[in-house]
Amino acid sequence: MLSLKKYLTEGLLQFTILLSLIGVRVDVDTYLTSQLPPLREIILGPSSAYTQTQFHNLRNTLDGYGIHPKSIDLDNYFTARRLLSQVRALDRFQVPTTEVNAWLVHRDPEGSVSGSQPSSGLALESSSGLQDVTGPDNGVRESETEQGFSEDLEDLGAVAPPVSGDLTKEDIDLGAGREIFDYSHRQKEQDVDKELQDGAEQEDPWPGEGAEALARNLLVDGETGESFPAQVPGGEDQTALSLEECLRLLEATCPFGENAEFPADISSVTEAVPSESEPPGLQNNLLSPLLTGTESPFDLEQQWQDLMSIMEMQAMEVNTSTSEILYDAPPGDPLSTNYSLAPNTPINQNVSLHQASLGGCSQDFSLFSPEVESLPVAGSSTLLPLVPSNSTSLNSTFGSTNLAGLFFPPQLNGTANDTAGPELPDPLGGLLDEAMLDEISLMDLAIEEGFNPVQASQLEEEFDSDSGLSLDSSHSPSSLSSSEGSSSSSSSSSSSSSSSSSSTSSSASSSFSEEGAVGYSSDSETLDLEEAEGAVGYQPEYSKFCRMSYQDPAQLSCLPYLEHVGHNHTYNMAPSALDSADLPPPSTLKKGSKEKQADFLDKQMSRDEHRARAMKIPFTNDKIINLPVEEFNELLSKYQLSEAQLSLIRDIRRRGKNKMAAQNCRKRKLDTILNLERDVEDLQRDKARLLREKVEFLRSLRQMKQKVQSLYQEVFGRLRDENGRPYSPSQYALQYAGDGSVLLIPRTLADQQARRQERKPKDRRK
DNA sequence: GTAAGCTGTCATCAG
DNA sequence: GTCTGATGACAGCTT
Repeated sequence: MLSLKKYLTEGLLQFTILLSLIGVRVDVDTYLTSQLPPLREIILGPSSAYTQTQFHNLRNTLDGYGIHPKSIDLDNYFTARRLLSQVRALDRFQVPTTEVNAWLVHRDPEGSVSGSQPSSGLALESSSGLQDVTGPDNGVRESETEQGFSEDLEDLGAVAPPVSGDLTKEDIDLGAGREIFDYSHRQKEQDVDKELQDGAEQEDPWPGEGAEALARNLLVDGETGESFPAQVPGGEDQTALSLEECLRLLEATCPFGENAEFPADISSVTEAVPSESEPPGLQNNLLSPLLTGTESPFDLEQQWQDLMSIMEMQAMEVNTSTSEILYDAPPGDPLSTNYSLAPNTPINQNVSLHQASLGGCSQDFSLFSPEVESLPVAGSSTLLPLVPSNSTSLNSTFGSTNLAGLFFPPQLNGTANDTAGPELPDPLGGLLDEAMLDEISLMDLAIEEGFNPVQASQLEEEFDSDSGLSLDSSHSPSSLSSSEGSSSSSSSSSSSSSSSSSSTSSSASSSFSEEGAVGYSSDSETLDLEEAEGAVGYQPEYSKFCRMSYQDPAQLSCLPYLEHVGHNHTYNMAPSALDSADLPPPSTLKKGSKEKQADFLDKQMSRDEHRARAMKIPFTNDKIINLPVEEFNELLSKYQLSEAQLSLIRDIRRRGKNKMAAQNCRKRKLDTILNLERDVEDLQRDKARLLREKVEFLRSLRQMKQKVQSLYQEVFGRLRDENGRPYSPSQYALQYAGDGSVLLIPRTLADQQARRQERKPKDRRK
C-alpha cells in the first residue's frame, strides 16, 4: 500500500513532466505564477503573504541568503521586476503607425492613389502598385532594376487594363493576373472584406463620399499623399501598435542579419506571388515549382498543439499587456482568441482586403518597412483572420500565414485553386506555421527578459548546492554537516554537568552560536551546557523553504520580533513542569536580547527533555539520540539506571531518531518536488529553444525559396519563343532537373510531375 | 471558529 | 533479531 502511494505520488509528477514534453499543457508555472497558493506553496513554499513563521525554529530566517522564497525581499524583487517589465512594455508600444499605414494602400482601387502619390514604399495594391511598391528609395526598387523589369513596371498605368487573353511581360513579372488589377474584380473582394470591417470605416474622417472614395480616403493622406490606413481612434490604434509591437519584438528576436538582402527578395516575391483571385493560368505561372503549399491538417494541429503548450508556458512570463494586445481577439474562437488579432480590427480588415487582391504580396509587404523588414512573419501573423471570408477559421488561420501559403495561398485557403502551377513538394509542409513560430520567438523573448518564480528558485540554487533528484540526503551538505556535527559531538562530549541549573542566558547563547549545526532538540536543549557541545545529526536545513541555518546568532539577536515566535510542542507538559528555577526573573528579561532568548529557549524544552530531567537522566538527550549504538550502550553501562530510566532513554532515542528521520524525509520530499519542477522548467526551456531554432531554419529556408522564386520568374520572363514572344506561364513552366539544369516543359507535364512529387511525402507520412 | 501549515510522534516496513 | 532509516498517518500547535 505504501509503495502504491509512493508510486502514485511520484507518478503524478513524472506524468506531469511527460505531458509537458508531449505538448499537453501541464503548466506548473500556471500554478506557480497564478494565485493558487496550494500548489505554489507546495513547491515554492508559502508566499510571504501566506508564510507562517517557523516557530519551531527561531533561527529559521535570515540566515544570510539574499533571496529566499519566503523572504519579503523576494516579493519586492518580483514586484520590481514586474513593474520594470511593464514600463518597458509601455515603451514598446510607443510605435508610430507608419508601417501599418502602408498596409492599407492596397485598398485603393485602381491604384490611382498609389500611382500618383509619392510612394510610401508599400503601395502594393494598385494595379500598378506592384511597381509603385518599390519606390526609388526602396531597396526593392534596386532589386527590380537588377531584374530589368523596373522600367516596364513603372510604365504601367494607375488603372490596369482589362483582362486579356495574352499575358504581357509585366503580367508575368508581376506574378498576378490582370484580374487583380481590375477594379471590378477586386471590388468583389472588397465587398467581402467590408463585411469584416466594423465601425472603423464608419468613423472615417472623410465622410460623405462614396464607398469607393471612402476607401480612397482611408488609404491616402490628404496632405502628404502618402497612403495610409484610416486613422480610427481607439482600439484600432491600439491594434496597430500591437501589430508593430509584435513586429518589433520579432525583429529583436530574429537572429538573421538579412535586412540587407531581404527587400530585394521581397520584391521578387512581390512580383512572383500570385493572388487567390488570379485565374489559374496566371497563377500557376507564378507559383514556385518548389512550393506546394500542401500541408496536412493533422500536422498543423499537431504543431498547433506544440505551440499552444509552449506559448502558454511562455505567455505566463510575458507581460500581460503585451500578450493581451498580441492576441487580442474576441472570445469564443479558441484560435483567434489566443493567437490572432481580432478579425474586426481595422488592420485586419485592411490587410484582408489587401490579401484578397494580392495575397502573396501581403504576406511580406511589411518587409518593405525598414523597421520591420526582417520581420515578415509578424505581419503575416496579423493576417491570420484576413483570409477571404470563404475560408474556414482554421484554414484562414494557418493558410494565410503559412509560408507555403505565401506562394500558394489558394491551396491552403478555402479558395484553393486546383490548377496550381508547377509545384514541388513543400519542404515546409510539416513544419510549423511561421507566424506562430515567430510568436514563439516573441514569447521566448519575453520569457528571456522576464523573471519568473522558477528563476527565483534557480537563484537559490546558486546558493544552495543541494540539488538534484537524488534522494540520498547523505550527499547533501546538510547531511555532511550533520555527520560532522555528530562526530564532533561524540568526541567532545564530556558530560560536563547536569543541565538543570547551569543553564544561563549567556550559556544558552554561546551554545547557540557555537553549535551551528542543528540536531535533534537543538532548539530546546541549548540551555544545557553540555548540549552546547554540539547538537548533531540532522541539520534541519530545508534547503528551499525552511532554511534553518542558525549559525549567526547575531542575526537572531537582531530580530527581537522572533522572540515571540515559536511553536510550543511541549504539548503534554503542564506549565509547572517547566523548570521555573531556570527561568530568570521577569526583570532580567529586559536586560538584553540574549536573556530573552534564553528565557524563550527555556520554554522550548522538549517533552522528552523535561521527562529526562524529571527522571534525572544523567546525560543529555543529544547524546541519547546521536551517539552511535556502541557508544550509546557504553554510556548506558556506565550508569546504574532504573528500568524506567532505560525505557525513557530508549524512547527518547527512538523519538529523536525518528524526528530527524521525519525531517529528513520531508526535506527530501520537498527537494524532490523542487527538482522535478526544475526539470520540467529545463525541459520546457529546451523545447522553446528548439522551436526557436526551428523558426530560424524556417526563415532561412524561406529566404532561399524566395531567391529561387525570383530566379524562376526572371528566367521564365526572359524566355522567348522562336517568334520572340514570351512564353505563356499558363502553358509552360520551368522544371529543375536533377543535374541542375532548367527545362522548359509544358504546363500539363509539369503539373503531373508536381502531383507525383506531392504524393510521395504524403505516402511517407502515412 | 476554521483552515492551513509546521512539527513531533507513532506505526510500519525495509535494508 | 536488532538497529536504523524512511515514510504515511495522526495530533497538537500556531497563525
